[in-house]
Amino acid sequence: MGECLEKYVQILKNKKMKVTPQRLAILQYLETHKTHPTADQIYRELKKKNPSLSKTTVYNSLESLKQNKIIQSLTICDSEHRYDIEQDMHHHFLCTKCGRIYDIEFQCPNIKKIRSEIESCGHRIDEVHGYFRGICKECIQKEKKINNE
Amino acid sequence: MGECLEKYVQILKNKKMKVTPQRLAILQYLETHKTHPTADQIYRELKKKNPSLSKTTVYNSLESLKQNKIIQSLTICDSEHRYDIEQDMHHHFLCTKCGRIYDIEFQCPNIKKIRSEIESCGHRIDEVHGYFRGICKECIQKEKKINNE
DNA sequence: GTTCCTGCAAAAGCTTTGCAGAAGA
DNA sequence: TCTTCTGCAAAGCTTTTGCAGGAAC
Repeated sequence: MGECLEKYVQILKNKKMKVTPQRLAILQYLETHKTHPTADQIYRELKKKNPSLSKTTVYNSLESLKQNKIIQSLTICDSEHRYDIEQDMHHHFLCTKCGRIYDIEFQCPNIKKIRSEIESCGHRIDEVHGYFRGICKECIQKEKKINNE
Repeated sequence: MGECLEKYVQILKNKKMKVTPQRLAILQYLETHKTHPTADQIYRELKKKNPSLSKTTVYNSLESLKQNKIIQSLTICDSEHRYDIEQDMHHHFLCTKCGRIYDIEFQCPNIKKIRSEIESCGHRIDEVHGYFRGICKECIQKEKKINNE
């Protein structure tokens, strides 16, 4: 746990960001909850241990962590942002029934070709996102059970 | 123009949706403005010709058109939905400077493989989305001009 | 000591809801 | 006539802004 925090202290320092308990708590939360939580979920969870925590701080921190490419935000959902510790590029699957987001480890082998195709138009690519929407295994099974009853 | 409207009259009838002037106006707007407009942009533009138009109607119509797969919404941007006439699957490039969205005609040739990989987990895929973020050609050129002055 | 961050309150922005009246089939 | 849609007003949610005090360096 201590090591884990130390890791994020270093990351923040490297980016010349001030090391605050709130930022460390957010990073630690994202590290241990890879469920792509919303700002509100993070806020409510962390407020339990730090009742004076403000939602503004959560928004501010998420924004500056994102700007510094320590985390990324997903704009898959309709109405709210969801956050993810920045890691190897991967895609996402959103269940439109339960709202859960699954990581898809499979990468498109043609991504380089697509990138160069786009960049040959003169655009500069900073981020590549792929996502799928549908109904997840669990929700399909739940539906089946209800139909069989 | 008349033919164009007739086309959408048929599409709505096929989906057993009522044919209203508001819906036709929205479809015609999307047909002639393939700039992935927001609900607000559509509203303000159509309100010019139909001052009694309500924003609620725009939201309602976009939602039911989407439900019936006549249009699709993009959740690329942070805070607002952008709409697109449903057509051949294609990807998008969002310029994070000017906000413009470009269509990317290039398709991932491995999409079938990725689909079957995900579906083998038991999930059901309804939609496939790919998008890129970066700075578009025009914004890069504008930056260069400013730097040279 | 300076700079940047936190937290509160208020505001803003996009979208949804409830409902009465109007229009489509 | 029956159903569905429209439009208004109000509410709901997520996110942003302004600012004073406080923490990090």
